[in-house]
Order: sequence, then C-alpha cells, then structure tokens
Amino acid sequence: MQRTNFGEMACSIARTLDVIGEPWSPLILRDIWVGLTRFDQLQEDLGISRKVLTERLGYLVDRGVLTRRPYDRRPRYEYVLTPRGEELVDLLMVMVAWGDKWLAGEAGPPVLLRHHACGEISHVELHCSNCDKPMRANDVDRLPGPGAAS
Amino acid sequence: MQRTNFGEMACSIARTLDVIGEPWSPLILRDIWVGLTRFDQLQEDLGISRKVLTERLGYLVDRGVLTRRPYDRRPRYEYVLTPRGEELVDLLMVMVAWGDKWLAGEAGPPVLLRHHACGEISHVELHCSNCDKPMRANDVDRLPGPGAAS
DNA sequence: AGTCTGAGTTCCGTAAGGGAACCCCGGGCC
DNA sequence: GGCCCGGGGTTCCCTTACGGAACTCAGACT
Repeated sequence: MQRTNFGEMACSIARTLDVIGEPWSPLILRDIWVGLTRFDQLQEDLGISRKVLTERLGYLVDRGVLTRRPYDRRPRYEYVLTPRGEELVDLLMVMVAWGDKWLAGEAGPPVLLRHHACGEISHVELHCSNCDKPMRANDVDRLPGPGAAS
Repeated sequence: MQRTNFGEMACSIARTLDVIGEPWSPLILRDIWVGLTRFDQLQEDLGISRKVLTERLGYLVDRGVLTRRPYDRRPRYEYVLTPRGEELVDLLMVMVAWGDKWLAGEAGPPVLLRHHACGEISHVELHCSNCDKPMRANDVDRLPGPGAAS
C-alpha cells in the first residue's frame, strides 16, 4: 500500500503520528521504557518481524526519539530514549489509563503504576499547565495559532 | 499485509492501539472532536480514501468510541463521540502538546488551546490521580497487576 | 579452525491502503 | 411520473508494506 504522509499537515496530532503513528512504534517505545533495549529482546518480546523492527528503530532514531549506542567492544547496540522520547512516554501512560479503564474487563489491569512521589498505585490525569485544574476534551476552545495553514 | 493483532496482548497500551492504533483513526477522532462529523466532511478534510474511512468509522463504532446517528429523515448520518471516545481525546491533547513542543519549529503551533476554567492559552500536563503532583516517564514503577499474563 | 551470539538483511507471498468509478436512496422540482 | 441532486457509502484494480523464515556478517570464546 502507499501511505499518506502525515508529517506535512498543519496539525500537531498528525505530525506526532508521523513520528510514532506507525504500527509497532508505540510498543517499541514501551519496551525500551521498561528496559528491553536490545534488538533481539524487542523482537522476541513483541513478535514483530525483524525487517519491520529494523525499519522502525531506524526511523525513531532518525526522528530523535531514540539513540543507538554501543554497549560492548563487539558491534552490539542498544536503544535508549532521548529527552524527546521520554516525553513521548506521556502518551503511553495516557494509553495505559484509558486501556485500564475501558478494556481491562474483569481481570483488571495487567500492569500497575506506582508513583514515586506518593508511593501509591495511581494513574495519570490531565491538568492545565496554567491553572492546574483538570483539562479534558470539552474544557477547551481551539483557536488558530501562529503556525496555522496559510 | 497481514497485521498482528494487538487486542489480545496483556498490555493496556497494545489494547488501546488495537482501538485507535490504525493509521487515520486518531485523525478521524480529531475531526469529530472539532465538529466535522459527516462522512463527506471527514473524507474531504483528511483526504482519506472513502474505502478506508468506511472501515475505520465502522470499527470505531464497533469499539464503542463513536456512535452513528441519523440527522435527517433521509438516510443521513453523523458520527459523535461516546464517553469512551471523549476520553480518548486526552490522547489527542497530549499529542498536541508533544507536537507543539518538538515539531512546530519556527512557525509555532498551528492550533492553540484555551482552557475554559482559566481562559488562558495552555496545554495539558500529566498529574498523579492520587497526589496531584506531576507524573512522568521516570516517576513511576511498574508492578504486575491482577490482569497480568498467566 | 570452528562455533556462538547479537544485529541486522534478503526474499517471497499476502493483505491493506489509495484512488477513481460506480451505486443507492429519499427529496425536490417540473 | 420522470428527472436530477447530494450524502453516504461499495467495488475494483494497483501498489506497497507487513510477516515470516532463511541467510549474512563481525567479533569473541574454546
């Protein structure tokens, strides 16, 4: 198939999807986040095709979300999150919260997050960067910004 | 291609991706969120193939994220977010924040969000549902939950 | 020299996306 | 009654991306 290029759109959602919107990319980030940082670990844990894994890792490195760094004198490499990549984990934590709430069913969440600051099991909530109050889908207006399409 | 099924994995991220991980799905939600709710509006705004749009809408309705409701005595339908779907917009707002920060460049953000509660332009930040302090990638431990893989 | 291991690369078959053309149905208009 | 219109899809073909398995390559170990 040919795939439409989201990166050119005047929309931060589309642009973000251009970076991590392809199938597998968020799961690759998840694994690296939890400490599976090597090619074969990723391949085995995800069950992804090696070909696609190679492509995705290269792309994510290219976009500045991961770096590829040697961990041995042999040609051995591991992938680590850049600051950009760490901020993308925000997205993963929101997915965890949504999936836990709506898709976990009787069994309950497969993974729990414990917050260092309070030591409790919890989940993320969205707040306004300005006033700290909750900020959800219906709490905002959308206005054209400086980078709006001409 | 055949595509691996994420829905079966014991991971809320994978399950969430099973719902909105396909290309276009988040952009469809975005459009519906901003008020483009009809088939032809979506098709034109996104430039998506009608075939794929049909599939995606059907799937999203199926997963309980959208509902299809008539808006005329003629067979005319619009798509609206369910409560589940509205909570998925959280994800979109985090994408906006990340894309604005890392991909907007010189031009600045294409769209600004104004928070009703404070009236200011702002963006979302992630806080802990328990203690209200910030909660980011490195502020959490991951523990096995009740629904962990057997 | 032979083997092992991590990290890819190559190749083929299949299915998913793109795009354009086509269809269907109810309403309005003459 | 016959005709057109417009929204909301379907159908068809073409191209490309994924899945999976086999192959390669370089350095270290024995």
